[in-house]
Amino acid sequence: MAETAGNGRTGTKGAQLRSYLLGLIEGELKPHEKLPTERDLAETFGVTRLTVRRALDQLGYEGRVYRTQGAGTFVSEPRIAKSVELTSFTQDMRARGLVPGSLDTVVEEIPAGAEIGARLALSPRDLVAHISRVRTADGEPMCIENTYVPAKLAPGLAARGITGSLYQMLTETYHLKIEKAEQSIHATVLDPPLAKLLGVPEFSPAFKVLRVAYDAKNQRIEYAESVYRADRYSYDFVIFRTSRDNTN
Amino acid sequence: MAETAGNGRTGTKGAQLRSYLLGLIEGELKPHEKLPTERDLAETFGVTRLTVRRALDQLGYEGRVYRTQGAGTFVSEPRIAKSVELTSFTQDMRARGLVPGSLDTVVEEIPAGAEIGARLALSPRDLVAHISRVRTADGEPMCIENTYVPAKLAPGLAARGITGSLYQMLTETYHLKIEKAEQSIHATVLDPPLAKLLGVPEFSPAFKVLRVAYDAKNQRIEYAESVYRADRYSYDFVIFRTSRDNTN
DNA sequence: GCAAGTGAGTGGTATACTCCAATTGCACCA
DNA sequence: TGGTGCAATTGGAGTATACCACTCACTTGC
Repeated sequence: MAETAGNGRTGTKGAQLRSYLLGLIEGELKPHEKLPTERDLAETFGVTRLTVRRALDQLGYEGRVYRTQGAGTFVSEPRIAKSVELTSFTQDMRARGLVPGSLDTVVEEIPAGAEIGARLALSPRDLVAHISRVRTADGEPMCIENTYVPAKLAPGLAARGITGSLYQMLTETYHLKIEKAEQSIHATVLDPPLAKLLGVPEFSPAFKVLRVAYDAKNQRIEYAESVYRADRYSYDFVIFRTSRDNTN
Repeated sequence: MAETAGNGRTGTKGAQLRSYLLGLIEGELKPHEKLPTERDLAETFGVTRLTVRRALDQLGYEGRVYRTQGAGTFVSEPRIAKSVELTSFTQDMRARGLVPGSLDTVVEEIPAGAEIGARLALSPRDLVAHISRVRTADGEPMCIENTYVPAKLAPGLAARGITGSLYQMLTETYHLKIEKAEQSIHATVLDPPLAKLLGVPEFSPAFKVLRVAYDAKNQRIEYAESVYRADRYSYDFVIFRTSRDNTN
């Protein structure tokens, strides 16, 4: 049952290869160093070049490597947190080497109401579990999070309460695996009560993030509204030109 | 074989297929309607299923379709601007149905200096073309943009001046095609002079966006610092869980 | 010495085929 | 009538192979 440890030989060959390549990137190789060629990787791992390509393409999307036809595949400069990946606050902080925590956690079961209902595609009268908490990193407030999960997907969640990672609980207790999310990021300023919760001056800049998360079956699992301190947070990512758009 | 009529027969088969599928998505099909099966598409276009899959996967990444094993591929709800794509301000506004413009355009050639030099991997003494302008949408200020391009990549740019799209000029005059960019988004508030330029109250919230753009050969083409009005701008995108990370 | 040319090696695109895993609808049975 | 189980269908993962386009280091010729 336990999810077969971290970077080992989990799942598909592609995933194994990915783990190996991530090891190379984060361990042995330095930025701008060349990875083995696709053909070499294919041979040493006993897989097709296509399988290797899929893994490398994925890493390219995430900005961890860059590829140049005729030359090779190279490690990117580490610089930026990859916000193109879907992570929970817990994961996110751990990736940054910080210890995640929560303050003032409140869990309650309430009717969805018009707005939350619309976000989660529920009737306004349907019940949702509402988790409200101040998230901390190394003990310092980082963001205010209001999360809503349809009660029928996670029965008893409100009674059970939340200790650590909501995502972990959703996965392990309710077998709800979030695979995709739509996220909308706004800039705002903190009104006095929020500023106080986050321990920053009034009217400090902040991010407001709205997120609707789905599982593999495109079922809505979670709606979250978060407010992040701008002084400790930024969104960094790599974007690509898709194909031949001529329109400049 | 008979070039199945009209649908942009540009470039690779994958690109042609993509054009056709985009036509379907934006034209005939409504959200949540089913696309043809991979096998059907492969047959009717005379390509391999793998080629079809690549095109569909790409559209999946962009959030335009969603796929469910055993069921099919479906059109996503249109909702959100896909900021996962790399676009110029000009393209971006046109995509939103607005007319892009510029105010107070200043183009000058100056030494890069320490910060800009570092961003563009130049010596601080190397010259860069600096373009400063207020970008407008339907005549109203949307953002303040400061762009820097290495002078040696675009000789004479400062003298020539900018009329419309910088990206268009870079492509057509200097054959510099931007393929990738690293972007960092911060939340901030507008100090009085900036607020005045954008025509909003002082200390209004805003996005500050830093961007380093590269061409296909990973050569740095552009560094841009932009400040966007938060009341008229948000970042909306779709993110995916990459693979089976266990760490929740 | 230095520029032009060339060829091996690299990633990019595509074919043709195979098996697996999840979904869904329909036939069948209780 | 109301499940229930099976089979067809669909997307997911992979193998084996071929050829193209671009890069880059090395050779060659001046």
